[in-house]
Amino acid sequence: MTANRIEHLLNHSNLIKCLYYNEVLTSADISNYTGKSIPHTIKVLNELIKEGYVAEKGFANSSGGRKPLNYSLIADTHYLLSVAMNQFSAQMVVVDMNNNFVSNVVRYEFDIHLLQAETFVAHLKNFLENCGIPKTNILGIGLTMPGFVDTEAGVNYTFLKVSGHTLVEYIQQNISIPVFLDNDSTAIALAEQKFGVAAHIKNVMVLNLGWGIGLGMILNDKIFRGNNGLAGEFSHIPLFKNGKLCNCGKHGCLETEASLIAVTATAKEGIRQGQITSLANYKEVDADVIITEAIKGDVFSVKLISEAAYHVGEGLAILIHLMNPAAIVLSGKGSVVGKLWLAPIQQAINEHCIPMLTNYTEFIISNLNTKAQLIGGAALVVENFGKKLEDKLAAIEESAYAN
Amino acid sequence: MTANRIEHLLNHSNLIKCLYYNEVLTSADISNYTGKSIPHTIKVLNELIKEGYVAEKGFANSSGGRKPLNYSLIADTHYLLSVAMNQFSAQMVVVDMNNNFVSNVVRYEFDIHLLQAETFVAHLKNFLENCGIPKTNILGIGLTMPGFVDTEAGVNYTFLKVSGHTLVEYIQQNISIPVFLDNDSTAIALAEQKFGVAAHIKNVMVLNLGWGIGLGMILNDKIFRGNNGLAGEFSHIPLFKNGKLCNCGKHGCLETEASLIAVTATAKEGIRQGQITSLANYKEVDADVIITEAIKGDVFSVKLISEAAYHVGEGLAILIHLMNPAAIVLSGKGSVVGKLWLAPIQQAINEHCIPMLTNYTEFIISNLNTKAQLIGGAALVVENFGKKLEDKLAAIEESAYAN
DNA sequence: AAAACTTTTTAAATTTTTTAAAAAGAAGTA
DNA sequence: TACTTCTTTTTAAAAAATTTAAAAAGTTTT
Repeated sequence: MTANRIEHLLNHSNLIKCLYYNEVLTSADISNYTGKSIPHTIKVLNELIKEGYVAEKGFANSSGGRKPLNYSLIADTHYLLSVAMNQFSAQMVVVDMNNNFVSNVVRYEFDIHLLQAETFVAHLKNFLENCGIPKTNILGIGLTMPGFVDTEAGVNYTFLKVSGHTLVEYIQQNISIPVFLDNDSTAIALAEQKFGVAAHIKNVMVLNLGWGIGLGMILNDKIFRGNNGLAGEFSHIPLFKNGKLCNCGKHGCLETEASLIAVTATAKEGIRQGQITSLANYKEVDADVIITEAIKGDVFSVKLISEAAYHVGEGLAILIHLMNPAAIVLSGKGSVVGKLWLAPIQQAINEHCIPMLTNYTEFIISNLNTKAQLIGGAALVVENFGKKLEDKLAAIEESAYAN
Repeated sequence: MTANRIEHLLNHSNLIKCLYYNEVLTSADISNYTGKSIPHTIKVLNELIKEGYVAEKGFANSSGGRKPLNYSLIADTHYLLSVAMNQFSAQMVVVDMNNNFVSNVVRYEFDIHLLQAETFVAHLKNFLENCGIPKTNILGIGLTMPGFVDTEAGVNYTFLKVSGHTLVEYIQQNISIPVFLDNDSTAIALAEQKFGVAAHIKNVMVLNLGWGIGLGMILNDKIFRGNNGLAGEFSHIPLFKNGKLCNCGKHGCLETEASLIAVTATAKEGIRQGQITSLANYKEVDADVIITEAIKGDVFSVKLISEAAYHVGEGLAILIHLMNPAAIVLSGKGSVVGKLWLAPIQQAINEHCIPMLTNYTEFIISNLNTKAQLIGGAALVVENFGKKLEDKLAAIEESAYAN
């Protein structure tokens, strides 16, 4: 039944996608985006208007001629649930078909290493009961989290492992809503591509500056996941001969010198050794504190961030040599102090990159701030409009019958 | 005129391509490859048979049912010219529509740093006059060479620069055959994908073990070129703090430790210092000599290759983290001693890679040997069958009219 | 108010795919 | 060996989808 009602939505998923990503478009825009002819596009639009999914939205400007009709998705026909997890918490929010947040953003805290799937599902159920949106109107859940994620298989090899089932299966069975799983950095890259500064750039590297240093790659306008969904492990490229043991088990990973975790450790060591710094005034020093003090101008804090950024730059130099991207986007939680990173990164690039290559690569600081991952999680569901979502809906319905 | 005669060939370029790459296929195979229905495929095939491009080639086996007809391209309707350049020479050969070499492979020697476009064109003309194939039957030239190549622009930023024109324009104007330019390593990757061990693998890294260490990347079944055609600069990723100046102007590039040039330098230094090695018996030590002696078992030579290979492995560890490829192919001139490279590379990978990732990546040694680049050059022309070749043919015809 | 330019709509033509039936071969069975 | 059954390919006809081209309708500029 559900599957039937939204048949049209999923059959014309490409059209729906571009409307979701662009809010309002003319028939010509849509035709351009989907690669179908304008007559055909208009025919489908009119069907979708009749079904109640699309509405005309006045006229767009014309460069001298009949003004074209604008079209947009009707916001409240369906909803998406985005769950953005990091090492210490998960944020949840309901998003409508115009990419607006229509519930409170609720945060659940935990240590991801200890988090059980059962507990997580309880959080999820709790959120669904209190978010104010009827569950049957939620088309899918976009779950994005750190770790080695195989999107196809629906498994996170690092966290939230469930025995006997894939993580996605487990949640779907308990919540009865289709679930799509992806890596946090991939989600951020998707958000930047669809709604952020990476829009319309064909080859972009999106850095997720957070506890680690995540990477989402957009190659030829598509998220690149590698052969098993494990591509983009930027954090653990072996770059240093420093002997520092990384939590991945190897030595000398980029992360051992450049992540906020490494920065925090160095800060604590510095304070212990009597460094003159405003950080000494804090009882507990963490990444947030260092960022705060760096913004205020604390010399030691700035130096710490700069050193980390320089090391990130060393890694980026390699990335530029290999990928020749048009742009590198600084996103994720750490990007709120994007400018602090920029100079040392540029410095490292200048020292380690062939000029021919750097000339073509631009650095951009994200404007999505902390919302990037949540936006990306909703977009992840939209990306799967079409056959994949249809299959999941059918499977869930079938298992409901069986019970 | 020319353009008209081969209209059908270019209109159905996808079908032609898969026949070129596979020699014989059934209609079902082709339908599968092109994504068109079987009736449509058969219709087009019959047209092409009428035009004289395609022939039926007996029957294929069936697992219990009517045997399907085999189809293949008629070999001598047209030809492709492949020019494979390295630092010291260019090889040229004419290839027919079944990927057979139908002329002698002719080598012209030079120092690429000193080579002038004028000289090169003279070599090309000389070859064309003596190859035994009428020029009008040659559909295109695939020119593949080292350096920073922008395929779209038709320019090599490093070698064979022509003032006032792009390199491709210059050659086309003098030879009146469409020219397609690409990087040597990209050509090798293309050859491995279409005719070699990388066939049917979705994400592969193809290493060109030669004077430098080139890289061609196949991502999602497509050659990846980056934003300006400069992707895959594996040779110059900044990996070492060794202070060694690279010919690119930077310090510590992978090439400074891992290329055959670096190996040769180390060998000479070792001999000077009185190392016990059969290399000492040679008047002039070069890469070929070291490879030869390594095969024979000279301990010093093996050690030299092993050390270089280990460093290549360090670079590959980074590549695996970033790209999560299904396979890494060792190709290029150096791959004839592929097994010599394998153990030390594996060693480096084991030390520097997260096991989760290495589990999914297989190492394969090429079987195309020294022919890879030539095959790739011809394939480069075939890849451009369709609009691009059509446009070039039209432009050349037009300029012929103008004169 | 006419001319120039745009976009939308409609209708016709074309292409492509689907469906169904016929043909051809292989394997099992009596 | 002859016959049946099962597969798979090929052919032909019907249906669906898409593209193309031209007409219609509206805006802006002159």
